[in-house]
Amino acid sequence: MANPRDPSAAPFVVQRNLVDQVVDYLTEAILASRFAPGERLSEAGLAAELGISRAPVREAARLMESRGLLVSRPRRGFFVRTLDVAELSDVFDLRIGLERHAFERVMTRFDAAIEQRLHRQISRLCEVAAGDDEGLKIEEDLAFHRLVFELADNARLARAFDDLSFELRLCITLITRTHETPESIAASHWRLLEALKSGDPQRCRDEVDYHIGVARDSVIERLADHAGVARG
Amino acid sequence: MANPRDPSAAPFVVQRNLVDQVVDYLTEAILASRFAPGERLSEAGLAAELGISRAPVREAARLMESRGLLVSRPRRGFFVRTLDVAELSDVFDLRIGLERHAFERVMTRFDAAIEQRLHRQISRLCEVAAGDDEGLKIEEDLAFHRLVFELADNARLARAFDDLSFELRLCITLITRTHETPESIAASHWRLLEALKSGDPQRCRDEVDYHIGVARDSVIERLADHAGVARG
DNA sequence: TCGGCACAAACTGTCGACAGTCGGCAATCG
DNA sequence: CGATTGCCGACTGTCGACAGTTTGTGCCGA
Repeated sequence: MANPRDPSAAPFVVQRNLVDQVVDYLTEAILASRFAPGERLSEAGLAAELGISRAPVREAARLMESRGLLVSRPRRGFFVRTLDVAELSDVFDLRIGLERHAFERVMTRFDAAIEQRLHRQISRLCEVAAGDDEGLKIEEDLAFHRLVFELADNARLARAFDDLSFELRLCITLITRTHETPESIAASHWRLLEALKSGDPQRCRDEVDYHIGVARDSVIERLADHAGVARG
Repeated sequence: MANPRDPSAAPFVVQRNLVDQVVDYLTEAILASRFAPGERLSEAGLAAELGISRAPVREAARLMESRGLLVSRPRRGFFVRTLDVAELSDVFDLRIGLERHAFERVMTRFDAAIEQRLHRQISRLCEVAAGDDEGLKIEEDLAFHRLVFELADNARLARAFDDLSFELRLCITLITRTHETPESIAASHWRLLEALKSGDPQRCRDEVDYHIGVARDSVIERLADHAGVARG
């Protein structure tokens, strides 16, 4: 072993290219609602704001379009993605399909090590659930589900979830608060782990459907309120 | 001649931007194996070959990277995607997850109109299955599954399948022939339609699993042969 | 007062160019 | 003779600029 330059290892000194930096900047800005949904993003304006040329901005925007955070209209430029109730419903429906599959795969290879990792992540989620940082709750919640996909041992499946995650975050960003009480958050995830442990596919599937269904209904309900307020 | 300013015909005769044209060009070239898997693509070379500048080529390549047909290495450029057996297995496993979900949704809204559309598509598939055009068989086969996703009435789900389709085509491109006899192709798809018609979720799911499983095993087996020949 | 037309501003799509970096090759040293 | 180092070519990342298009505005006529 001991080759100091292991190509698989992360580089020590990362010279991040501008595109990645712009992607991070825009992603953070959109998810923090610093850009309004539907707002037009000017390439030149962003480039000037960041002190760079338009080329990296364009590439970053294209990348974010593929992630579903921006949409482009030919000759019109890029706009912050908006989600109506129908699209939002589609997103959560697809999530159900993906999570059912991931949980099923995890169940087939469930063991003590997997249980421990999931246990730890739920504990972490419980810790932040009692606090006030809504963004942190969301991230730890998604981190649990991301862990499930990682444990499902299918990189392509995990990537599909990652792609969807950006849109999920966008859904959640559209509303102010998402979650139930800390107790219900914890209980819901513990039940998922118990279902995995049981080895009963039907029970696991039902639990996933319920878990995602609750999240979907919560987001949809609050989005409806939001839209009502915005237009009322 | 083609005056680009013709608003009356706008929806159909849009002046396609260079990026889309390059995407089509590269996609066709890769899927037709005119570029070898793993081959490096030079931006400047492609730009010169097509008589355009590098900017549209870069954007097109980035788009194709998000579709999984190219991979980029920082400061090295773009390479034609290669798929090993593990990745290929992942792709088909994700496909099973997506198709299970799509078929389930179609079943819940199954009616005569849906049956007719699927029936027609299978008939079309049967027609070409007897011929020699392997590419056409693949396209009509995928068109059937694409139709199922369309009938599932979830745009995000369909997009997930479309994304996967590029990689599926890439899988299939890696091998010369994919399919069984015309009879088995037909029978396999008719059974899927029958399963949908039965309204039995478990039967439908089993049929999907079998259908995709056969395709997966076929591709994997032939890829293994291919690799063996290539390296033997 | 209102609708249509023309002009102007802003922006995107595309281009050519430059600088920094990476991989390969050859000369050099042990 | 093998390993290392420096150099060279090729290429990517980034930049500034131009042309065509779209949007918004103001003027003119009815």
